[in-house]
Amino acid sequence: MSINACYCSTMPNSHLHIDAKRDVKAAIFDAACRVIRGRGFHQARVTDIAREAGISYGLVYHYFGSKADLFDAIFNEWWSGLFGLMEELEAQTISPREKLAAILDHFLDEYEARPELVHIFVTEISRSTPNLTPERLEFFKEFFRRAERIITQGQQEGVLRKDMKARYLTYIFVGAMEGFLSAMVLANQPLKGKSQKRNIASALLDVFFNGAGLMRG
Amino acid sequence: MSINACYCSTMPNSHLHIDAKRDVKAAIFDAACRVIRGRGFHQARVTDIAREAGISYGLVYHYFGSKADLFDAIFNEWWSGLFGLMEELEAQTISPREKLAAILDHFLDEYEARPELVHIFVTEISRSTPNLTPERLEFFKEFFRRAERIITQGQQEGVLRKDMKARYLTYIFVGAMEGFLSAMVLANQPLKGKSQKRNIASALLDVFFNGAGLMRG
Amino acid sequence: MSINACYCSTMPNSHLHIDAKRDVKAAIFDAACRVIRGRGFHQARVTDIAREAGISYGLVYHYFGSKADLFDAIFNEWWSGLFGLMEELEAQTISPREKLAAILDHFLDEYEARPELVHIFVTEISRSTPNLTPERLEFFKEFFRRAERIITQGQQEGVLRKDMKARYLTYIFVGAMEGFLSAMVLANQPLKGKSQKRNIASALLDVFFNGAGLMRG
Amino acid sequence: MSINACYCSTMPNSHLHIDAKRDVKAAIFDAACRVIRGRGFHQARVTDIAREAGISYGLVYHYFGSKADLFDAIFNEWWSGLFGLMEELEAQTISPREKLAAILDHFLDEYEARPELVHIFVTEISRSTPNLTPERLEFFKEFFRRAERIITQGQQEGVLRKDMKARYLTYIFVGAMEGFLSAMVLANQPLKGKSQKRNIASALLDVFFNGAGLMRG
DNA sequence: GATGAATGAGTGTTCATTCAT
DNA sequence: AATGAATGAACACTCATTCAT
Repeated sequence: MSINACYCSTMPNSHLHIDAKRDVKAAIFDAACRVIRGRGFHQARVTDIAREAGISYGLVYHYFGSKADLFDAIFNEWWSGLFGLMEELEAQTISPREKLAAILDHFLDEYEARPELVHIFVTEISRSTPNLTPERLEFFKEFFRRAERIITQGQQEGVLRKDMKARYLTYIFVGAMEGFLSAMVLANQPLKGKSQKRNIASALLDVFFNGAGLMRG
Repeated sequence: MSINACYCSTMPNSHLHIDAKRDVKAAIFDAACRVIRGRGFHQARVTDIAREAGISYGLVYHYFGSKADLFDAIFNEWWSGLFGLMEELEAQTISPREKLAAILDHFLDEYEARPELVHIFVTEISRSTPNLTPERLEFFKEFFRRAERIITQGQQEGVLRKDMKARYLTYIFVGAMEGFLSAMVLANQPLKGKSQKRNIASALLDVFFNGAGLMRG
Repeated sequence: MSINACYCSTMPNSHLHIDAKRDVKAAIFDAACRVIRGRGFHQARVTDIAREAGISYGLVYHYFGSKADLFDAIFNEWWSGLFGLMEELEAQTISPREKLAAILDHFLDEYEARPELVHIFVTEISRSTPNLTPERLEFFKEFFRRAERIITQGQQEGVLRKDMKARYLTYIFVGAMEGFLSAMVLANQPLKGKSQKRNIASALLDVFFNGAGLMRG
Repeated sequence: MSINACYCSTMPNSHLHIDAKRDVKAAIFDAACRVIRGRGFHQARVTDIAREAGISYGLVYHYFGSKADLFDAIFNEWWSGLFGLMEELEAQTISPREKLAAILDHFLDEYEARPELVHIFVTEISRSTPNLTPERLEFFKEFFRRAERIITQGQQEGVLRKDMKARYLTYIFVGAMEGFLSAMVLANQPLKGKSQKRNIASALLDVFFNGAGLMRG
């Protein structure tokens, strides 16, 4: 599975309408993120994206073969970032807790830097039935497989409970992380500042490892 | 906010005489659930729903004013079930843990009994941008408010940590529950049997209260 | 090869706009013939066809799945008529000259009765590169094969010269017939009355069998 | 009617110094012939032609004002060749049969030397409704007028039957010639070698003058 | 001369909704 | 109640043409 494709950089870019030629593609990409965030992929019209990007209708098709290709670009942008990190983590010799923390940080950093991308991940990539073709679903399964490997490592190293299936622990950790983010996305709560990110990350990790209860059951 | 509207129950009809009208409506409702589960709301065509229900095209409009009304019916079916339970829980004098367990059981029971409905909740109700009008979003906020009330109660009763915002704990618990379910839904894993449900429910509760770690931090 | 499909009757129909329900398809078919005759298949817009038929845009798609299907219907209408005749002829024990005469009459009768259909045959079916998919080309080859069988029969019965390939004689006869018609079509000359048809048919047959020259070479 | 316009000859350039401009134009012309042969004029995209010619997109518009101009160039290339011959023939004092033979040879020679051009004549020039504007149709009528003059001459000189309209005989001869070629074009049969050309030409002339029948009617 | 990015009008197709029967 | 023919607005995509460089 080719997971590293990165169609298009979305570097911060405050002058969208006076981009040099080479950045038009990025401008379209960013505009697409904003429009799709607001209306969902299927309701996003190519007209809207072109207008948002400040370019003509046909130019979208000059840079992206189709509306679906635009979605694929966003899709790949998300996954390539996440899998890039996870590959790095696998090569490192850090504790499972640090690995989970790194993944958590990645989600939160992305949400701060590119809220549209995370919004789209949460609403269009992660859950939308018509968007989730079997091929795309594979990315998810791969994500869960890799996360489960970390959890299993934790069980083997004696830092995570062995009386629960690694699969369940994975669902719980990933679900909590993604569900937490999703709640913020839906409530339209932006994420700003290091301290807020640190709070959320440590809350999630703390509860996952130590529990939210005061008395051990 | 009128939260108890129930367009169309699929429970066995309690009026003992045959109520054909209600049966046809229920058949359409069920067919809609199946079709929307498979294709997503916006990709589901009225034609498909009618064919799936075994009735004619126009009859859908006889029982449901529009495609959007059909979605509202599903939407309300889900929320009325959940809010019905939560209202009951608020009236009872049981521990927060038991309340969270009851909510968890509700999600799992529904997933076992009506997987389409939960699938639609996870993909179309809970996340789909174009479906989430401000009005519908209110149901979500209400759900979180009520869940947070239980969490807060737990903090006040000394069973949940007070060093974390109730809001965060709520996001973590609800996120984990919904994220767990979502992972099952996407992996197309059915839920069958009491023991599996008990395992999942106790895993989620256990980790939430006691943590997944073996050593206290 | 299924050659007998006949999508749609084009019985003469002078009240196009007040047809009974079952004739709407025929009205669209006829309108399509007129529009395609005038502008060619690729330049014919579905809008034009709908307006010409006096019905709404979408109804075209209710009766024909696509613009291409409309063309297929016309295509099949032409070939089913021609192959229907040729199958009859093959079953009969008449002379090759009579068979060729019957084919000739068929072309001329069709041109008189349904000039649009013949116009489309001449311009869109018989010659248009983009319309002539390999599959459609098969119909042509089949037509030539059957015509050649008649020519070969003539050679065997001693009424046609054997010093020329049957293939060449076939090309000459069919080419002359189709080319003659094509010249009339392009010159926009209608064909009216039995005597004109008889003149043309006998001229073609006479020249083919006896030559146009006064002195034998 | 200006019938001799020749946008772009592909004959080897007679100006001995290198005329790059003319070469590029000829390359575009030839590429257009190949592409239009394969896809038809309306389906041929300027992109395809540029790529086939190995030059950039915009350069096509540097040499030809528009796609329609390109077609006009091909159109004129065909007709100027044919009318050039026919003008020569009119000036000569040869028999009608020799004149018809010369025209026939011209068609066959062209088909051998430039099959694309003849293919386009047969499919796009000679029959395509949307291409045949009234102005372009005039070329056809002129061609038939000139052919008919030869036929009439033949009738007056006593070598062709007078019991048939010259118009009909013209349609038959031209139709047979064009229809024969068309059958070869559609069957994708190339024409190679003098003997094959001689066979076809003599077959057509022989049948036209003497008939294909063995017994005089 | 040469390039190819940029434009936008045009068109096939879909599908929710209406309504006569 | 039940049917499905009829409507037409909406939208993705194509591609000839222009023009700044």
